[in-house]
Amino acid sequence: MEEPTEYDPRDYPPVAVTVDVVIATLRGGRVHVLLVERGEQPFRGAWALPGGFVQPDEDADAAARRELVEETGIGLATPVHLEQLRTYSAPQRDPRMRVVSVVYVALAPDLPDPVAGSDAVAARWWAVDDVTDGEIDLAFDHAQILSDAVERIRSRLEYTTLATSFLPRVFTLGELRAVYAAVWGEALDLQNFRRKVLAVPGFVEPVDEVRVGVPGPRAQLYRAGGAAEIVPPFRRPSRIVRGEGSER
Amino acid sequence: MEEPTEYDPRDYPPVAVTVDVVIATLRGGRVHVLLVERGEQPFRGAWALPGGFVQPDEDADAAARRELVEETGIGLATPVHLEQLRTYSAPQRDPRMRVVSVVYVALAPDLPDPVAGSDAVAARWWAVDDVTDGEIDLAFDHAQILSDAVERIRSRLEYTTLATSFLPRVFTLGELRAVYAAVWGEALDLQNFRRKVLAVPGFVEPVDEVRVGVPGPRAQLYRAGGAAEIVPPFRRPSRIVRGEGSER
DNA sequence: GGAATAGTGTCTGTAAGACAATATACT
DNA sequence: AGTATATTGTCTTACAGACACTATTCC
Repeated sequence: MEEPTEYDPRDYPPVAVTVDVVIATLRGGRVHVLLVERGEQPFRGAWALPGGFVQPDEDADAAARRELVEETGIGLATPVHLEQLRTYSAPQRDPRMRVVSVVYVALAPDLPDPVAGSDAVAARWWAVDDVTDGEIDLAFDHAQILSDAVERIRSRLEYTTLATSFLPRVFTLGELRAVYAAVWGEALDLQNFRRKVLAVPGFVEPVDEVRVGVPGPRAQLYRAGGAAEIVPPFRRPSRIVRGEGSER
Repeated sequence: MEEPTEYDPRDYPPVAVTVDVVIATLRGGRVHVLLVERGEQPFRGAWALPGGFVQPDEDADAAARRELVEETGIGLATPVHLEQLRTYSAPQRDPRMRVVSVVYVALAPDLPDPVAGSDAVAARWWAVDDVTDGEIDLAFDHAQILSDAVERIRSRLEYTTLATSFLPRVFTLGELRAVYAAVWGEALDLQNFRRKVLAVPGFVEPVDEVRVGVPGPRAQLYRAGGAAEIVPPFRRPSRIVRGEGSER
């Protein structure tokens, strides 16, 4: 049995692999993402997604989870949805050297304001529509990444029950509906939303509590159920373009 | 304005970035993928997905397209759907060194038998269910990758018009239905399938030809339309598990 | 003739969209 | 009182699933 040969470093192109994480949460009814202000060149003063090198002993998932914990200060036990978005690899995306970045999307309940890391001047939550409206400058190809991430989140809410990831452990159906309104930018019909959510087995499960302290009747509280998928999926109102001419 | 500083190679962990491509096609009503037999350690004699290093002047998309062309011999102009699946980065997935692989999925019409490359003993099409039934050994983590790729293809046929990517330029609705049957492992109702496909604007467009040479009436031929998405999506019969108890 | 496929058609139940009405609790 | 929200309910239309039938061409 031959031993696997070691690679000579000259055999493969020099490259660094990083992870970047789009950490999304809901604050005041709007989708926010965590951005850090760059303190060094290139793109000094611009805002960037939190990220860093993938270390030798971890895979990209672990690196992303580590960045998430470092930047937000949440405990490792906090259940935050984290999924790979895609990998960005344009040769000149970082002017310093070849950097391939594996990008993740995290969905979290409302989180406290972040503490600035050592390598960043500042870190704060930005409303995504403020960012995409060009209110701030994003470093590298992070504008494209953020755009892809938002589209991923929007589509995830169609096919999966991940809207609950934006909410605390228990929530009302009105709060769940508000998640959809925030992410899709349009409110779904109140009654139809209730009917649809309750018709999906395992989307939500009632708990023995009610919401108090807000106007209106005591709202039944729910927690996330075991189901991951919504079949058939929800329809995004803004997507009801449908080509108009369904010529028959 | 400061110049971007160069990185010292000792600042970032040594890693190689490769692409692997799951090239899928339909042969004899079954989904096939292209695999190459490894001629060297590790995994000598096992089968692997075609792949290679991402070169300094190309991004991962270009590298995947290059591998696709090299392995299949198709022209660069041939319209083959190619999309990124995800990135695999377990630290020990390649025993020789740290290798992060960006994996792509390609969907192609029936292609000729491949020519063995210089680095591979042999290359051939394998039916995916033969592979997943453990009929052959797959190198590295390619069994997991193949499984993920097949799931991606199955779900793509629900939400997108990519089934046409498995067919030549013109095709009949019966052939399109056969694509769904091959990928999903179950045939859809003939009449309902016709109705649904024709109801989606831009899924297929009739051309001024008919299919001859097969039993049955002259079948109208179609070509792929401009639409990319199917809204509302098709439902996979095998997914109609739906939790049974939709308690009301 | 037999087999396979294309094309047209019908019936029915369910789900989605639109909208109404009422009750409750905060300010 | 006014306002905001929760909850139950109705009506109508569209679509999905199931199934029937005929016609055409190859073997």
